[in-house]
Parts: sequence; C-alpha cells; structure tokens
Amino acid sequence: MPAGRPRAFSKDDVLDRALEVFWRKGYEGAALSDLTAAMGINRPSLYAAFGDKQSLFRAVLQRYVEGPGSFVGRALAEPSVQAAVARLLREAADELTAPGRPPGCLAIHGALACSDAGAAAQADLAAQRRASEAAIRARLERARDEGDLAPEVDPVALATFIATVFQGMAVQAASGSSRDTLRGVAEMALAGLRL
Amino acid sequence: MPAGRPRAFSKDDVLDRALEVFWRKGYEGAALSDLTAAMGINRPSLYAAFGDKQSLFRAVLQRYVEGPGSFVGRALAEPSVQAAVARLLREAADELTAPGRPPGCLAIHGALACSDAGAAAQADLAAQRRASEAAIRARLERARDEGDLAPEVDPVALATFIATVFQGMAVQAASGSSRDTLRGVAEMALAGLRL
DNA sequence: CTAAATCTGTACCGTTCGGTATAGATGCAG
DNA sequence: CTGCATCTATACCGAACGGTACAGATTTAG
Repeated sequence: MPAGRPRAFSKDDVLDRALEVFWRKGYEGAALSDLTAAMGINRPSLYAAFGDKQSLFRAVLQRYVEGPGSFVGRALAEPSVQAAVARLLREAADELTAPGRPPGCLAIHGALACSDAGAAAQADLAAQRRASEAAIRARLERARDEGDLAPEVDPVALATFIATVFQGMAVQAASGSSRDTLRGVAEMALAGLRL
Repeated sequence: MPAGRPRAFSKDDVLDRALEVFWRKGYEGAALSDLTAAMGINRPSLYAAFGDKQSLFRAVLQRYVEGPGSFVGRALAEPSVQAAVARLLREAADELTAPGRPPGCLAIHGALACSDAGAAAQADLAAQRRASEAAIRARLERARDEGDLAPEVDPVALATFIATVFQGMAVQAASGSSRDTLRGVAEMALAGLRL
C-alpha cells in the first residue's frame, strides 16, 4: 500500500457510474459536472485518478468492452460457427435492450459525429468497432479452415455484413426499438444467411 | 416584395452550407461559430432568418430529406418490389459514400447520443427514421396487396430489417467504409431476402 | 424626399465548458 | 509524535457556448 491518504472510492465503481453517463449522452454530451455528479466524487479526484476527460473515456470504454460488451466473445466461442453467429445476433437483441442499462451500444453511438474536440474519442470507438468485426472475421476464417463453413463463403464480406446488422440493431435500440423487434431482425438476418 | 432592406443571401444556399456542418459534426458538435463561418453570414442574420439553433436544424433536416435523402422515395417508386428494395440498398451504398459530401446519414448520426440540450434534435431524427421505415413498410404492403410479395412475408418485420441494414450501413460509412464494402453488404442482404 | 421596415455588423450578455491552483484533511513510515 | 505523501474540497481560471441589444446601412411605400 502506498504512503499517503488512501482513495475514498473504488476506481471500478466510479468507472461504472461514468460508463452509464457516457453511454447515455455520448462523449461530448457528457459534461464533467454530469460525470462527477454521477460518480459521487469531486473534479480534482477524477483528474488525479483518471487524467483528463479523454483518458477517462478510454478507461470507460475498456470497462465497457470487458463488461457489457463481453457477450460478443462468449458468443463467438460457440463450437459451431452457425451457433456462434446465431447466438451473437440473438444475444445482441437482448443486450442492446437490457433493462436497467442505457439502450444501444456505447461503441456505436458514443461519438459517431462530434466536434474536433471529440475526434480522439471518435477514433477510439471506430477502432473498437473494427476490432469487433475482426473478431467475427477471425471466427469465420477458423470455421472455414475447420470445414465448418462452405468454401464459397467470403469470411471478410460475411463478417462485415454481420457487423453491419449489429450496428443497425444498435441504432434501432437507441431509437427505442424493443427486444422483440430486434429479435425479429436477428432472425431475418440468420434466415438469409442459412449457414 | 416586403419593405425594408433585402436579405443579402439565399436561404437555400446557406441552408446547404449549414447542412454540411451538421452532417459532419452532428447537432451538438456544430457550434454556432462553425455554422455562421460556413454559411458566410453573421449571427443575428442567422437568428432573424431561421430562429434558434434547433429551428435551423429542423430546416436543415427537411432540406436534407428533400435533397440528399430523396433517393429513398425514388427507389421505392420502382414498379416491382424486388427492384425497389434492391435499388434502395444499392443506391444507399453510393449515397452514403458519395464523394464531395460527408459520409454517412445525417438522420442517423446527427444526434444519436447527446446531452439534454439536444433532446429535441434527437427526437426529430428518430421521427425521421421512423418515417423512412414507414415508407418502406407502406411499399411492402402495397406489394403484398398487388400480389408482388409472397403472402407469408411480414411487411412490418421486413421493413424493419431493411431499415436496420440501412442504418448499419450508415454507421459503417461514417466509420470510413468504402462504397464497394457497402455494396457487398447490400448484395448479401438482398441475397438473403430472395424476394 | 421622408418615414417605416428590414437586414447587417459589432460588441456584448450570462452560462457552461474542460481543467487547475491551493489549502486542509487523512493516512503510512520512522 | 513528526514528517511526508496522497487524497479531498472549495474556489477559481480562460475559453467557448448559445443567444441578443443596439446602431448603422439599405431598401420600399407613400
């Protein structure tokens, strides 16, 4: 334990509070006063613990990926590629509309369009979306190597399609679409894929 | 012609300039100084001609729908529903990545997540998205009535699916995806629909 | 040519933004 | 108990925000 007065809050706890604010209002829409109010700490404590707003957002994004966004990795770990993709899209409908959380996906609507001040956050989220799409692609390529995917299927194009449907579902969720509506979208996409 | 000094600019011209700014930065990311600089007019002129920022955004949105967004209506006017949907998604790939314009769709990323000050713009865009989806649904229902659509197809669910794919494509475009990539998404969606 | 009406430009309003200096409180090491 | 390191809290900073008052310029109506 380092010398000096110990921190009076848990970093993870206040990060979760900050996540809720960024999730609901986006990077630029979340003011520092919103953040400190929700986190229950003062401004200098925030800066001492996390650095500036941009660094806080990075930390929040990482926590988002490892927390609410972790279902993606679990879905892709399904043994068959058919089950993996189906679980991914079906659980997306649940996760994007989970009660008690903001609707939609932080990585998608957290900073889609913003001023120059938000360009870094915008780039962070775009990179995260690319990473998720790359994870889907890697899973499809593995399936192709294992003979679990028809050889005429293009893993790159299919991964982009799946990611695109997911992103559209996130927009729908942010607009208030219900879980059942998103489930319907997922089923229609899966029916078309007929993996 | 009304008495008094005439306006020194064309409302439509400066609306197009404002559209570019809102499209690129979103409602909240577009500062009044950005807008007046791009429009080439002073702040009081803006307020006299359009009212406050929110009213300007409404006017810009309407011009967007009637201008860059008008391809949706034209695509849906195709005689066969198969051609209508195919043209809608294929032209979306072109329009969302058209050179010389901001990538993506104002109605989708213009105000997805924002502070309380942007709630009205957020609601306007959500309503616009619902209207577009309703237009697709109406076209599908017409096709069903005309026998142009298999009776087991649910127009509501299919319209939601098409709108969702479109919204996902807009997110991809805003992240820098190319026209060809979006074309691939459109083709994969159409192949799955096999209308 | 005068009067009324409208637009333009400057300069400013109060508020909120992200970020920080500084002082007091609270802990550990010796 | 003393010294020091770290955290908390108040109060503040300059800059940018959306919005407007006011004076001068420019037009039509009479």
